[in-house]
Amino acid sequence: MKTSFLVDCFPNLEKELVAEIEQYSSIKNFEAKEYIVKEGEFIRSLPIVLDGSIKVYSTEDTMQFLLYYISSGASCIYSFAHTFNNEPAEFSAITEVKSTLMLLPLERVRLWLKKYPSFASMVLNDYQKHYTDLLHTTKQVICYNLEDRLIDYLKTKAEIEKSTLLKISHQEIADNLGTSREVITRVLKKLGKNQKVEQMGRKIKVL
Amino acid sequence: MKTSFLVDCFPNLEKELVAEIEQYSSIKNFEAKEYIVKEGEFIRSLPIVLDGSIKVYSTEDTMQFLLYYISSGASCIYSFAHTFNNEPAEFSAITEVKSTLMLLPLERVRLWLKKYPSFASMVLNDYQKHYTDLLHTTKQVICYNLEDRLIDYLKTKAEIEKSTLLKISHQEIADNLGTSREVITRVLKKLGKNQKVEQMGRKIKVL
DNA sequence: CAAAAACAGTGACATATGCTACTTTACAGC
DNA sequence: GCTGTAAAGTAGCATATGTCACTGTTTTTG
Repeated sequence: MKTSFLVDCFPNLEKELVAEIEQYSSIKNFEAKEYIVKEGEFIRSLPIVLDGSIKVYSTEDTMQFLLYYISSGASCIYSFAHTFNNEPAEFSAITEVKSTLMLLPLERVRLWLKKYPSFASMVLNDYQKHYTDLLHTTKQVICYNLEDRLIDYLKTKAEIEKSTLLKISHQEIADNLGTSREVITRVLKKLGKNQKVEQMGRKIKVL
Repeated sequence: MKTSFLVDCFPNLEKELVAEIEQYSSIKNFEAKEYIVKEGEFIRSLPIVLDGSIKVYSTEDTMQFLLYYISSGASCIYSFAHTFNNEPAEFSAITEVKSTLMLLPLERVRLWLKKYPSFASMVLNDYQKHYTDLLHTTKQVICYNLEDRLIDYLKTKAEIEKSTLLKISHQEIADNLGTSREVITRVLKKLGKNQKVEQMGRKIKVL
């Protein structure tokens, strides 16, 4: 099962590498909203999402904000950073829904990076993807107002969840965008007027 | 000369790799404010800064904003992204001052990434550094007001230039922080009152 | 040196967002 | 169906930032 998934997702990995991953990694199931890493803890493994999705965020002062989502087939690049230094995590990772993860022990990851070029290049690809994501976020924050960012956020979220009907509280959106609940309520009403979204009970429909 | 620099900056590189870099790379001198890459152009080489410093920025609509500075010993990670895809650059890189760069041809970089684990790990280190920088920028933008960001910007700049007396126009600061000139003038005056900076003619002294 | 260009300063006003303090609504569990 | 709790809505005000229109100052250059 591990093998077939690995081969599917990363067709370029060497055979021996797949065998090693098979041998040293473990599979773990997580409930929705379960923490995988909490800021300040030490990281011992690199998670790769087999099924489900994970939200990775960081905090500054009392504010939290979204770094990126990891969905099926992707890894948590930020854990890679901790492959090199042995410092406590400066981010938290929490499952969005029930998820299945493959956990690769960090000390093995360190070895594989040296031994297998294909592994290093997979990591580089992930780094690039996450860098681009973060760059997108940064551009959004600098160049656009909340209304645009909110729409962008909702559309992205709808894509990830493969549904335009989102069950999410104003508070959680506010946290992810680094603003306050009232503001989200206000902007959502404005988006409603402009036919961009529709609020149905406690859910949000992206139009 | 190339060799000694490489060995100094990256003591972990294999001997054969250093020899190959020696063989295939070229050294080029740039004037201040000279473009190395312009957004939309194709990239053919990976620059490593031997001397001087480079500003890398991106634009969105009409707005430009700072991604990071590359100073002596560092590489332009964004060029790595283009090692994998052959798309035109989505960023611009310009020298801040007179600089000397070592240019590694991208097709060689691709080979070295596979062949030399030490090269891949150097790249990963750079990626991590730049990711952290961008994360810092993002946090700044989300969590702090312009006054704080401006001070942070000026201090960083002073560090890079190894001088607390900065020769930079309000307009350029505004561009880098994604705001407008008048606002920078206003905030700088406030910072002056609070003894954080001092404006001397057309230069800014960071206190 | 004089004129032009670039840069800086300023007041006035518009607006987006943040925040407080409250009311109202929806929904889960009994 | 009730009811308590969490979520959502709302009014009103404070503030930071964006923008306009203009003046003043420094630097460049012909």
